[in-house]
Amino acid sequence: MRLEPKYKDLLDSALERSGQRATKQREHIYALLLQKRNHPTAEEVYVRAKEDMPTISLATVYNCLETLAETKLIRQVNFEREPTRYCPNLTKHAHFYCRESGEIVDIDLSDELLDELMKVLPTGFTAKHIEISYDGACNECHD
Amino acid sequence: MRLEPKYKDLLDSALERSGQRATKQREHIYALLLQKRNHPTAEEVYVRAKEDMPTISLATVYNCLETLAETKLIRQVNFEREPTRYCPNLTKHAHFYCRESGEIVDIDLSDELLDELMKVLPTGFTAKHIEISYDGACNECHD
DNA sequence: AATTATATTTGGAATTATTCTAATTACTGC
DNA sequence: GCAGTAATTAGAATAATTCCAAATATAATT
Repeated sequence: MRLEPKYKDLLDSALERSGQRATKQREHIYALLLQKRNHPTAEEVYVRAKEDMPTISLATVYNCLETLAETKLIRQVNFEREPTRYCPNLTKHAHFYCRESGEIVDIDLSDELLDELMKVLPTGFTAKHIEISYDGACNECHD
Repeated sequence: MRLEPKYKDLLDSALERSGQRATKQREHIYALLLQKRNHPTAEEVYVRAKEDMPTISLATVYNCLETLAETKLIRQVNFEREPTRYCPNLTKHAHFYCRESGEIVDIDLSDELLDELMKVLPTGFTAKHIEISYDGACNECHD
């Protein structure tokens, strides 16, 4: 698995900016998140990572995911008490969790809608972030 | 701590509906959630519950919270990987988490806004629930 | 290129919130 | 009051994640 130059640059400059090093492991994990964007858990990332890098440890997977999230190259996605999932989609979006198939789908959000959501905050409140998650049945899973 | 008749009825009928019994512990925990609506964790509920009911166990606290959530008398609130919190506010609302003070504040949401959020779903997708959480600084905590 | 300094990785132990289990206790209907 | 079921209890088990200390890799300096 090779990281496209575009993403390699993104990674390098994000790490540079935060004074961290571009290691094989970080690159590998970033590449596999980009390559199959199915919101995997750390455990799933670990399994996939080992295919090409058998000596990588679970702790490293957690470390790398943490670093990537810190540097804003990926997002953490949480559904209730389930294991955290990871998402390299940097556009503004919500997540739809299909209780039937377990699938997680990105839902694009317009700036206008996000603005409206910001406007309902009481005066004096400023949000750095809004998390929106839907849960229900996706188009494939109907009664 | 006494449960107001209005809420006592709500509790009794919700439990009845789901074929469960109205126990002292369930009533006590429901009452203290209503009395101080600060989105406590299970551990915090446990501490408070013991003040008036010293023999209650943590497992029972979890069981009761689970039952109350199942019967829709309270809501579970999750922020990232933090312990689940519990909220007896049944109106449609989001949660604002102040990173500064740790406070969680309910944000009322209009039906119109929720409608708009439903409308952005791709065709074929139906959501039973939308979770919205803000995080930032509340009115008390400013730079 | 060798040396030193710093960052990262690694495997395993530790932690934390939560759930499970099996025994006891409390209700409910007869 | 008794039988049957449901709920509570204490403690063990689990699962995801973080911590730790040693080993390795990378970068900076000579």
